[in-house]
Amino acid sequence: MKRDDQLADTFTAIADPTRRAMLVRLAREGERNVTQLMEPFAISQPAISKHLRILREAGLVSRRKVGRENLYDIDVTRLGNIRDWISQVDEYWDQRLDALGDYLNKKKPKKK
Amino acid sequence: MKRDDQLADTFTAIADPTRRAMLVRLAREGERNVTQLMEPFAISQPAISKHLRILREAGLVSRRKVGRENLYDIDVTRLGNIRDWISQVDEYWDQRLDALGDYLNKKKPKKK
DNA sequence: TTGACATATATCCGAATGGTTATACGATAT
DNA sequence: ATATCGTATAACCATTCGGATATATGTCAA
Repeated sequence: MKRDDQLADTFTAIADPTRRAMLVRLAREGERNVTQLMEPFAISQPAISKHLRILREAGLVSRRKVGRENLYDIDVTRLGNIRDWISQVDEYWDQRLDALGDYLNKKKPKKK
Repeated sequence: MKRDDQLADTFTAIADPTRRAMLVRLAREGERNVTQLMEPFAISQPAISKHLRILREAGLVSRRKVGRENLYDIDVTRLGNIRDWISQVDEYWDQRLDALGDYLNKKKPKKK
């Protein structure tokens, strides 16, 4: 429960539909400012800024200030962490299947 | 924002550290009852039951009643949905990289 | 049949969450 | 210089969330 924190932040940030939609948009279209990111949604600008802050603190997006605009872009690094977690779970699960297989052909050569 | 619901439920369920830990445990050890699943945590039995309900409603675990016990097990199907979502985002991102590459060698053959 | 077990549900509570409006402030445009 | 734009932050509110305790119900053991 210690440095699971980062993973928890990533999962939490990504769990919200609005934030996921923003990530998808950034992935497809690249760098966008806050006003552009607002457009698809029927919520206030401060609400969008709040979502962006959460994404940024979770390391899922980067921010670049240019003049009076703040340009955000996706950072896929942390998505890799999630993928890794899932892979780990899948791996355990596969091992269970393998173990079951071994059990069924018990006393048979346990090759591959 | 319509049938994103299922994905949202999956992400939300998986975002909680306690629930993730339970999933990992089930993946490694297979079917376990509520009492067993409680052991590693310093929280009440009803709290555990609540977590299990959320995991079950998100389709991440199955429940099998045997006598007075409820046996839970992981169901990895929905993890695939998450993986797919991430892959999709990665794909968009890769396309951006490709487009950038094409731009840099502009007027060069755009082969592979 | 009676008490202990296994577990779900109901109710309540404080903290976190997502949203709103108001406001501040630097960057631009006029 | 001044108004407007782009955006963050503050303060507030309703809802949701994770947990606690109390309780109900079915199953098993004595």
